[in-house]
Amino acid sequence: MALEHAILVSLLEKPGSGYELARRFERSIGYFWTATHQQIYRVLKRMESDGWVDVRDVPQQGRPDKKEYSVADLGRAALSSWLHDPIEPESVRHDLAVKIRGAAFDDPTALIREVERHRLAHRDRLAHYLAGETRDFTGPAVSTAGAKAPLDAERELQHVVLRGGIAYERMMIEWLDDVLATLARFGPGR
Amino acid sequence: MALEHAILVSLLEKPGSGYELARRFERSIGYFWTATHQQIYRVLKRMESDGWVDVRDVPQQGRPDKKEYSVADLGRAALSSWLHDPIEPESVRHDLAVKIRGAAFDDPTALIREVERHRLAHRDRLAHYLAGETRDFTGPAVSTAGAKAPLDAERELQHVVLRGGIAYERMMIEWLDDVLATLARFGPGR
DNA sequence: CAGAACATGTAACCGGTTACATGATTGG
DNA sequence: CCAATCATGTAACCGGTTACATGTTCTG
Repeated sequence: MALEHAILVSLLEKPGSGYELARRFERSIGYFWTATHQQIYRVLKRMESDGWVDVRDVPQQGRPDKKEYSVADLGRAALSSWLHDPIEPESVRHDLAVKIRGAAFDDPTALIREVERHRLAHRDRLAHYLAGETRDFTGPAVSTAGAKAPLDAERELQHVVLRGGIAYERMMIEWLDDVLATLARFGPGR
Repeated sequence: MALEHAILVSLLEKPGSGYELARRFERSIGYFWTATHQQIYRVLKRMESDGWVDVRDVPQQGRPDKKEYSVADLGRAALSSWLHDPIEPESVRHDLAVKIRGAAFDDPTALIREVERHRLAHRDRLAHYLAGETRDFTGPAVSTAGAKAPLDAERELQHVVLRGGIAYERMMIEWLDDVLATLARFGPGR
């Protein structure tokens, strides 16, 4: 499990409320880790009682008050310890792959529309990533001459993770084309 | 959830015991869906009481008896219904991506060894997939002239899923090289 | 004889998902 | 005024993980 750690990273990048975290998990961080607000509130509460994060009540004008969370020393230490802990390379879990193998025992052509839907979703996600890359990672580095290294690292590491997402979506689109071509061979000719 | 369905597909490809299924989930099916034997036995029991699978006691010589499961009509119908149900394109869950972004707040060079480990694991898995492809999917189709279409479909669909695994591993290796190059820039120069 | 492989299970725990619930404020 | 957005929660359920448990037979 790493939701705690994903939250720590997100809060280190920028402190925020549970609500804001939930929104980030729909974008940016959410590209490689999902979490709903219910889950985030629950974990945030535990992290608070464990002393991993500090809370600060922030009154807002025209909006409900929010609790702004930031990472405490204990949280930083917990993250550091996790970063030094080796994790097993995970295997992907692909419903779609199960479906494709299952199509051999059903009408294979029935899957074509489903695969096309997935292909479109991946194409959209790719476009979204590419737009984000242009927006956030072209042009000069934002850091000033003084405090350079940490900001550059943060930016570069975010960028390389995004490039991973881009590579993943490109690979998926190509593979789904391959799947469609394969499925097509079992349609009319059967 | 789709463990039931993964089991149905596996049993349609070849009937077998819970133990055998567990072993398949370490290979073949396990490339894109993992399950432990505890989980499989539990689900198998539920599937049996739901009438999705039939059981047959098979006495063996020199080995404990086994229960051989095969797909019943109800199971076939359940699979077919699931195949026609659209599923949401899932997003990947990458611990490693969280770690990489987290490295901006720790010593980035400490991650290098971890990333290298993952790279090796993916290289091994790729080699394994490629060996399987050569073994199972080169040479002539196994089907005889009589019953051709279904066997060919099964084989072709298994192959396209395997090609997906190969594409995934290749993509990961390339990306991890990119990650290593990025991390290296924050080592000595810092 | 010991250890690996075959074979099948139970029980506890925990994280993630889904459903339900509440309430303020801004903008159309 | 109604819908959308902001903001925070509770409760039930369920699937997956981990630990524990048992017994056989083949191989070295």
